[in-house]
Amino acid sequence: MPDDLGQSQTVSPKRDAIVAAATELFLDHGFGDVSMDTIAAKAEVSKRTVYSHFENKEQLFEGIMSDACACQAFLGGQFEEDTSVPVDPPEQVLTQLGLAFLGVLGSSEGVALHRLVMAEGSKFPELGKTFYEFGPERLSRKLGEYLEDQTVKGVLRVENFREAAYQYLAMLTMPIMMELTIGVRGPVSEKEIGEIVDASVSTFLRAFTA
Amino acid sequence: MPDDLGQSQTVSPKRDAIVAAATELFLDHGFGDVSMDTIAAKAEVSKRTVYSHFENKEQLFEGIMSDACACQAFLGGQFEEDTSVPVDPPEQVLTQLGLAFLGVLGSSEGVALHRLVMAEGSKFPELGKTFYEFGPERLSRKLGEYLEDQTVKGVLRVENFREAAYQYLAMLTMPIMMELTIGVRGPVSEKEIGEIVDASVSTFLRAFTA
DNA sequence: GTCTATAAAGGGATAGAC
DNA sequence: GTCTATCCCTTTATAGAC
Repeated sequence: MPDDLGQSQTVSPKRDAIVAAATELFLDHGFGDVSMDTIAAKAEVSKRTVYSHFENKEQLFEGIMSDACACQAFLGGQFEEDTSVPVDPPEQVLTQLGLAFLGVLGSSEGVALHRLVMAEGSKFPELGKTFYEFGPERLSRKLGEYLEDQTVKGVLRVENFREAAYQYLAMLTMPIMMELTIGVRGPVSEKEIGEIVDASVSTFLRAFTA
Repeated sequence: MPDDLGQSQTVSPKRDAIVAAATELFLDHGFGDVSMDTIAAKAEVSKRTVYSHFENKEQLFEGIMSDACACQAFLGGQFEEDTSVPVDPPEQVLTQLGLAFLGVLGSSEGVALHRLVMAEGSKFPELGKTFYEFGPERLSRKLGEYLEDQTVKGVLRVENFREAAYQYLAMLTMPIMMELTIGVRGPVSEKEIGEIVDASVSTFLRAFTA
């Protein structure tokens, strides 16, 4: 929970600078390869100031990255925040969701965050849980609800909603994630994203259309 | 390529001990959190001996892990080494492949290796390429060939073979990988693996059976 | 709160003897 | 090839002045 609600308290610009610097550095180089000196230098602040705002390096890392996970808007378009289930036909909903999802996941920040969570997952279990909860967990639940609704309406014929949601997300994610996290290639073009989404929607609908 | 072919050269047991110790330590704790002292101690060897066998820490890590990637038998059962395409019906081949694949991927070593490659991918690009080539790349190519053969025979109706192969592998992998690499849960039971494979085969065949 | 300066510890790599 | 001992640098974290 960030405290920069801009209400009563005077927000510390130094603290913001530290957070910004640390976030970027951690995402780029990982926990172990970023020193407190580097963070202080990039934030243009003395190291002592960093320690006056954060207990130690671990706490700084975990606090910042948990926020980053929670702020990740993994739900695109119609799945945003409201709890209402979309009513548009599957092809449209799945396509929109896919484009938004891959837009976030395939971005350089998305990949970096993902990689970081996996890399430091064993050292920071809480971070992994936060990421999982705000990301895949939430999205698959929402999508599952939509699939259930469409099945009840007779448009789709899905048996295990959550499972099918996972399968769709899996098809979307895999080709990019694999290559990206391993670093075999650079960022993904809009065109490629479109092709992946089309292919996934196509396969999913062929399997689950009533 | 390991040089312990047991032919003419006298293999160094010290070196083997170093390799074994380093492999286990790196898989468990990552590159940054393992010191040369720790490796030497676990191998019951002096640190100088480590440096007489390996140039430096980076070279030790990359050499060992590349071997680990190359030795990963990611191709299960019928896809082993021979280049011949299996002839059994899709349900059987896909199920066998899935069980073997998840058996390797879901094992503690498989997860650790995967996590390590992702974590250090930006620091050791060659490692990522090796992993990708011997893992997903090879497997999806083999599976693609099989799908093409079955399509020619009129059993399946696949258009983009490689893409469909990826989709199947994606459905297999995702539910486990996500939770495992993030550390949300422990190892996967045989029963769960069976369920995931069944669900993936079912969806795939519903989408692609002629 | 913020700075400069420094303490305390650990890790990568090497020297030199055997 | 192997060992003990050690150099040198980086890094986390803190002391004390302003």
